[in-house]
Amino acid sequence: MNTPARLIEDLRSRGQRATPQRHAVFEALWENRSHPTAEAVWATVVEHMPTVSLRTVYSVLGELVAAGEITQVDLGTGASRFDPNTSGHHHLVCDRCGMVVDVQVDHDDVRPTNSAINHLSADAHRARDGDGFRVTGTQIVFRGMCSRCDASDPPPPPPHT
Amino acid sequence: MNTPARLIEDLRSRGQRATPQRHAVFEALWENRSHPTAEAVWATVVEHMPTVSLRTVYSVLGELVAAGEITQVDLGTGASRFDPNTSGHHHLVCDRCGMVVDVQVDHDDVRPTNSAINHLSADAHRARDGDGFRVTGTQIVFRGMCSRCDASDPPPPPPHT
DNA sequence: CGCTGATCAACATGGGTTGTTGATAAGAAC
DNA sequence: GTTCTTATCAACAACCCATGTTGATCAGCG
Repeated sequence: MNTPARLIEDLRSRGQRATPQRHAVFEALWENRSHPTAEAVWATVVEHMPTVSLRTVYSVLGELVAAGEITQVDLGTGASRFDPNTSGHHHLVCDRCGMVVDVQVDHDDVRPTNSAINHLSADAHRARDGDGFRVTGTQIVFRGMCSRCDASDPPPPPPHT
Repeated sequence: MNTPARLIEDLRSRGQRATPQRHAVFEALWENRSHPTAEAVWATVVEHMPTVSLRTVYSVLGELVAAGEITQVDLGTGASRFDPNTSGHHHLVCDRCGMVVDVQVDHDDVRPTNSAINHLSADAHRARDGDGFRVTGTQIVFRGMCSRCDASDPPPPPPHT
């Protein structure tokens, strides 16, 4: 994502308003690599602006996603997570505490080959008609356990925000 | 997953009961490559056993997942999907209609190298302590549009079950 | 200053999933 | 067939995440 200052400029140029709430959400996300949930973002914002509502945070996050400034990722950890790092990268997820870490991958040119599509259902066959599926994005998720969870068997540590 | 007949045997050997409802769910999943949601499984089952409740289908699906007979995949299409194909493969998802197709991948040895883990947060650093993250599974999701959706601009076709 | 968009609190709604209840059905073992 | 016990049923309620709604208030911007 762009810097908070830049995002504020963009708002003005689009005729939207540079509110302190929006700015606070921008700041909470800027250089944030923890892949926070909406609630986690809200928790950060509220530290400095106690009156901001969770509803407003959801709105601003939605705007940022729509503008392509951040990415909304659903890694099956219950709630959506928001990632200000929009450059190509992948994720490593701890299945116990939900912690998410950015990773780069050896073969970043991973692609499904049309010839390799197998086990085709009737729908899949139809999907391949007319030059087949058009792939617009690739998401790689590595699942497992972080060393902290791996070390402490039960009970699991509190879920990572 | 194993054959319905085999799963019935397994139930008996575990002291559980081979009910027709369980059998019907097994049959609905057997060789089913459509990645059905719980409701879709229920719809199939109900065709032959109209009295089966959705609640029971959820229970049986949960048992199968726990037994490792099927995989529960969350591909961000709203509801969880259930996949009786537990052998290593990946998925291709249409972002418009939600259709899911199994795919094989060129480089199936895709791995995150410890040296390639970057942008580490404090938590991630801790995660790498003691030999780092233990990766137990890799999930690759290709996103895009199937040809059917690609051809018909708006409005989108009915969501794929 | 005035217009209007943004935010607020509080609430309702929605989908997906799980839990609970008490009653009933029906496997499994004998 | 009898008995014991598990599954299932229907009908709920509850949960979480997310979004929509309301009417009032605030405040950015020209």
